[in-house]
Amino acid sequence: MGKASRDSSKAIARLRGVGLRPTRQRVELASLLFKGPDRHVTAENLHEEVAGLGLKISLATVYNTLHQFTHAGLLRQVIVDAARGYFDTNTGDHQHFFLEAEGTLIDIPGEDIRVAGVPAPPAGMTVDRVDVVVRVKRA
Amino acid sequence: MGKASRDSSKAIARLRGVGLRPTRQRVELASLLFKGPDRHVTAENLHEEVAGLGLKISLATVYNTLHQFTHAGLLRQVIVDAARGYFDTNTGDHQHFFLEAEGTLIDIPGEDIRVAGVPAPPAGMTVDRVDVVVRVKRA
DNA sequence: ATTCTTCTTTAGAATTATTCTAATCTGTTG
DNA sequence: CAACAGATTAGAATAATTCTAAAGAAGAAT
Repeated sequence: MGKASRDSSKAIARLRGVGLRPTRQRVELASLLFKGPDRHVTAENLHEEVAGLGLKISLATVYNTLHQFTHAGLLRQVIVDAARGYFDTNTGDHQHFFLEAEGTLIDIPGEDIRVAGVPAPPAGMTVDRVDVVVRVKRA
Repeated sequence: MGKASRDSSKAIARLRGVGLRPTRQRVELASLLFKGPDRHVTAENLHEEVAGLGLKISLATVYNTLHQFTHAGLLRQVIVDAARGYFDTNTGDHQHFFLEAEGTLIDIPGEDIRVAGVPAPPAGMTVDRVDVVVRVKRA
């Protein structure tokens, strides 16, 4: 049994486990994503990687699949840049609640919230700022 | 001396203080943003508000001005939604360093980092998740 | 005040990441 | 293996934002 087929049986099992049909595209993407150590990908760079390997998966499918995997709990989305710019007149030390449903922000005073245990940043880097977003939803 | 003119002298002083020419558009936006309690705005909704008051400021200028105010330290940008989707194969409890210059993510283990003092969410809401992004830049 | 120079504003085009659409194809089930 | 629900795809559409290049205002110098 070759490495690729071992990868794909694991991927197929994982997909079945979360109720997703193991199509060629999903199996190939899952194999790539989960065969090695943890990684961070964007749709664009995963699509390029796939193309580089000679696999044929459309960009739309890469987007669909990343979202399906995320809903299924296989991936998690990390939010670091702004699709919609929210600007705050309060420039002091504080953080935010974000009500996803309404797109509303509520301030959390800086005296209330504390972040501890931030490791040293990579060599040659300094901390610019620490952003905390507490995402809340209807109970 | 009327309220509007008091607002605009304050706005003019504030703009001069950060080295921005007090043009009509900047004065009007600063007056609106800083006259009352702290607020959160998007370019789009501020532009609508301005239009509703009968003031004429183009959307491009609202964008420019919000960024200038932000660079000048008068505003702060809050990042809550994703312009570029980063997906992480690590779905466990952890947070991230974000190297803005390169657009790179580095995991911070969940055992390392701790967030304390999060107030109770608004009534009827529950915390979905708490995201911490430690933004780092070249020292 | 008038002119000069530089900074600003603006409308509209361009860009970027993403989602939608509608046609085609593929897994799974009976 | 036929049929159907679900998946994939190319390309169009969308949304927020930025860019462009031309016209307009601020402040300085005369």
